[in-house]
Amino acid sequence: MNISGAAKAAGLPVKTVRYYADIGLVQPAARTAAGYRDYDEAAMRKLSFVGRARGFGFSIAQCRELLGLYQDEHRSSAEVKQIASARLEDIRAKQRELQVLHDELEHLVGACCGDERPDCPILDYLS
Amino acid sequence: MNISGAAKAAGLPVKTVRYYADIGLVQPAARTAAGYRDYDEAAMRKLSFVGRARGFGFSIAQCRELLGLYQDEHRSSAEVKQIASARLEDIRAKQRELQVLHDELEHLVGACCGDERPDCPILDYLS
DNA sequence: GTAGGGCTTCCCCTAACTGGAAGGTCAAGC
DNA sequence: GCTTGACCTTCCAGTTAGGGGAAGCCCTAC
Repeated sequence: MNISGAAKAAGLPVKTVRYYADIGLVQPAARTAAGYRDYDEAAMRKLSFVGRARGFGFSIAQCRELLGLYQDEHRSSAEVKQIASARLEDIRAKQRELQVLHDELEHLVGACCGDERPDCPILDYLS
Repeated sequence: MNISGAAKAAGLPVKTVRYYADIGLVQPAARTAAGYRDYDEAAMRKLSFVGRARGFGFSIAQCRELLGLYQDEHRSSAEVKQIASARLEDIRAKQRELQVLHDELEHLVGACCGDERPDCPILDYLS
């Protein structure tokens, strides 16, 4: 399978697939005589795996670890769980942060008349 | 006031203050004979303003707009409110996205034993 | 044989800084 | 007057995870 077929199957842009090959995250199985990247079943499974992991917001480094565990018969689920838990904690931290911002900003927006006059509690708060 | 004084007063890293000057967001009032950036009261107020706006997650472009409105006597609060509302909607969109990820990932992490064995519902889900 | 699309590498661009190197400046201490 | 250390300057490179586009090779269809 050439790169566009692999990309389509994984639901990723071609540029992204090429990038993953460049950084050694998911290498094509081979190159054709003309130098085209050639993806086999296993490579395409890895691409889809990474695509889904990225969808969860795992960093490229975490995807690399997860992919390593995915291919490691002797892995422990504890290792996987630790990475996923770290990501989950990141998400929760971000949620807490956003909640604070949301509440403050919602309050300010609600307090601003939004009319022709220059008086604005939002600017007052920022200054 | 030199750059480190201005940075400290605004609660920003020196590098950031220099960056803001480079991109023309907050210029120092003058340069000393030796070429040092010199911040006056007004410049330091702008720095603090931008620092707070960035704290809300407004982009540099939005900060530039807000700063312009802040200094514009003939502004309408509607203009400010529109920028703030856009940011608020961004925050809400991000929150919705994170909530979905959180719930899915929490479910997966909860389903993973996290022991010595290789079996892992997280990897199963990603593959 | 030629037109079109797809593939390759290569380089620059994004946001908002951060780190570091090389060199000028300033204030304190001897 | 000189040194030392902290500060300042500019400039360059790197960060994340790719995106855009150019120049050039390749493959297939007509």
